[in-house]
Amino acid sequence: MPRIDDAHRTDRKTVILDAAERCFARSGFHGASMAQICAEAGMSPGNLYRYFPSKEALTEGLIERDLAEATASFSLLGQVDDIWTAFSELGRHYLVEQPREEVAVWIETMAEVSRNPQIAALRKKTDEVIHDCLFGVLKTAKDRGLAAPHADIEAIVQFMMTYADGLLLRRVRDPHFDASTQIETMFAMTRAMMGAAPEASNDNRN
Amino acid sequence: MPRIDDAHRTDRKTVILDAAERCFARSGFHGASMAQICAEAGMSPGNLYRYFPSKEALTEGLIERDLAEATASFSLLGQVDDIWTAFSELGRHYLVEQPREEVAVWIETMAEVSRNPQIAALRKKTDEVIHDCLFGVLKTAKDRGLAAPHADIEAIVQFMMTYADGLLLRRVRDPHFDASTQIETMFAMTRAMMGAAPEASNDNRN
DNA sequence: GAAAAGAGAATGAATGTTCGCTAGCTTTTA
DNA sequence: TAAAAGCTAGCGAACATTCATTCTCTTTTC
Repeated sequence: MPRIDDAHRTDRKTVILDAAERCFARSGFHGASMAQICAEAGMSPGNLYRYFPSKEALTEGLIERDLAEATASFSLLGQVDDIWTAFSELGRHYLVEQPREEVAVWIETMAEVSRNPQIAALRKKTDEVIHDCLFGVLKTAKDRGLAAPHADIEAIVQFMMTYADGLLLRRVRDPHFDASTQIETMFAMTRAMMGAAPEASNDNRN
Repeated sequence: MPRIDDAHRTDRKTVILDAAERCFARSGFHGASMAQICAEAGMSPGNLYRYFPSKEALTEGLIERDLAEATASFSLLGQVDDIWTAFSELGRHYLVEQPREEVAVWIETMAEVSRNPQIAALRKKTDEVIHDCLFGVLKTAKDRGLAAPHADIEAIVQFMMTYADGLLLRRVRDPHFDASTQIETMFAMTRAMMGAAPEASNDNRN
């Protein structure tokens, strides 16, 4: 009896999801056809359907993978000493270095949120994960005296998330958009809202 | 010879565009079918095609209409005395009162920008119009002494446009999202960047 | 040799678009 | 001033194509 090879199955799923991501980035969730995805994955339709039962399952699988990645990345925030360095790295990863393809799929997801409840739920979960991680780390910083007592952590998190969304959107729209400097503006504002020292931390009167 | 009734033709086009907007908001550019749009417009396919030669022409027509509306709205900024009141009204109009349908189509447009050059060009034009209007009015304000000499107008415009994008995106994602208060945050930051009076406009010596 | 992995043609529904047609005008003609 | 002719607005069935999905079959693996 041939054993069920879970590792192999996971590998094949990864191949399919990667192919789907490229196709969705190129043509959108509705525009990309299963035939294209099969070709990109080097696989017949009949075989692909053994791994994902429908096109919708494929898109959900892709979004779930992004959710898992985001959860992993942002969870690291809790185990870090210097939050500004950590923020900077996260920002660079998601807003500058993340390939255009993934950003395109992200926007596609945003559009789909309005009409697909399943995807809306997944996206909500991602937002909550990010929110809670940011809130946690900023709250801890405030409790340690790294922020002014009047600093409104919730408002700061809202600002960061909203502005980051805007940056991603502008990046896709304008190929010449310089996300790097915009990120610095974003963090400068965040620090200002925290009421901490604007550049170096030379003003922490706890 | 029967006169060509331009007014009637424009009316019908409006009916079609309104119907298309509802369908696109509901199902996306690719998800909505011409049959649905025809039904929504109360019109047969054969007749609809007399006004728009293809589905793509329909989507472009819709985006062009939005461009015209934005141009009209933002051009008014130049003829106004109190820019903060004008900003506040514009923000309320576009970020709070604008119906969900139009915001949904806007996101759909953002997704389409990545793959359709025609739409990308239209969207770029809209961005330029908004940028130039904002830049113009802020530059004028600065020249009148309403902003600190070191205020970086270009950076302020970039901030406003990016943050507004983020706000729209969050509004679609979260039905309970309170855009009103977020707009105030946005303008407070803008005023801070201008280095002008923080709340009321008690310093207009023109 | 049995189960899993894979291939690829077949299927039926749905798509964007076109075509032939009619109804109701307005202009021309007799 | 009627009838004829010509135009635009509109209809809805029909078209070729494309789509997601399934079926049947072969190959590989243990």
